[in-house]
Amino acid sequence: MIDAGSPRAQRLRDAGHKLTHARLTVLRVLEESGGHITSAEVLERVSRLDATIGRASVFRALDLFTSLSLIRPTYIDTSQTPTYVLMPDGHHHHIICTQCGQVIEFEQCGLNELAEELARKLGFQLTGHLVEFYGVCAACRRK
Amino acid sequence: MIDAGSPRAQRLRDAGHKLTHARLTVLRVLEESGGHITSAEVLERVSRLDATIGRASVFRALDLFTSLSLIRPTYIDTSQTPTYVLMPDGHHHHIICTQCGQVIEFEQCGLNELAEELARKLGFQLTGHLVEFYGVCAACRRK
DNA sequence: TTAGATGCAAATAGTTTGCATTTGT
DNA sequence: ACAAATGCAAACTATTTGCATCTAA
Repeated sequence: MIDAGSPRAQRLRDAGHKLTHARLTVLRVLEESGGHITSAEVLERVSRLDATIGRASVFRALDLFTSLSLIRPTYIDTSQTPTYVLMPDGHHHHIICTQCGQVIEFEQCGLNELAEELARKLGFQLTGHLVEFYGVCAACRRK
Repeated sequence: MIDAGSPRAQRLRDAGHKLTHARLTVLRVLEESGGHITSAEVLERVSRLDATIGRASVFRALDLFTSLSLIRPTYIDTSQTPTYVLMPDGHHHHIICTQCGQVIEFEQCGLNELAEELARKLGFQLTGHLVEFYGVCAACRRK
């Protein structure tokens, strides 16, 4: 059995879902990915870890994790396969080179005041946010 | 001919592309959508305006517009058809209810300083940004 | 006039579904 | 024990491609 004690695995269990081999393998791949991974890559890495796990179960796990807000699909690149982003503590920030696709993460985002103001004004209970900057990185600018 | 004088149509022309009937129709649908629209809806509305326009041309137009940064694909909902967002001045902000899918837009984002700092530190030339807040809206909280 | 764009239909790629079987609790 | 989850393969859906034709400049 794989990493059945991780906080995310706990959240799965707490929500009343079984900690199956397929789900734990998908979870492990997501966590080892560093936080950004496409569905195609998840499929490939899962199948490399255990070729007997079916594609359908991978997609079902991704859907389940999304519904539990463990991950979130986003469109980072132009490709048509969604990129999943781990949501470790409710938010995520990156800066993306639209030319080479490089993704750099950063921590501070200074959005807390704005978040509070919006929540108050609109009556939302905010659970997280995603901030993406787009541009051309230093290396690509030189070309 | 449709709206061939709009600023976006001008940008198409300036980039050396022809202002064809198919492209102008897709552009019109995007502009009349209010800023958020899925590819499926674009297909449907374009075909309602002119059933002789082929699906492939619609996708080709969406790709072209994306490459010109007139629009940007994003993953607002769980659906597998991408949502395109008009990029009027390089950035776009929304707050999304993860329960009912409602999307509210807002203007101010207070990210200019952060953007400048990141650009300087990382050597990026920034072209835009996307800010998404997630949460549960007032109506869904009452349920 | 002619490079670029189109519409069509077939091909492809990604994801989902139905169902008999297996597994976590 | 048994509801939940799985793997498989077939079905679906969205998008892309090849190509002969058309059209905006």
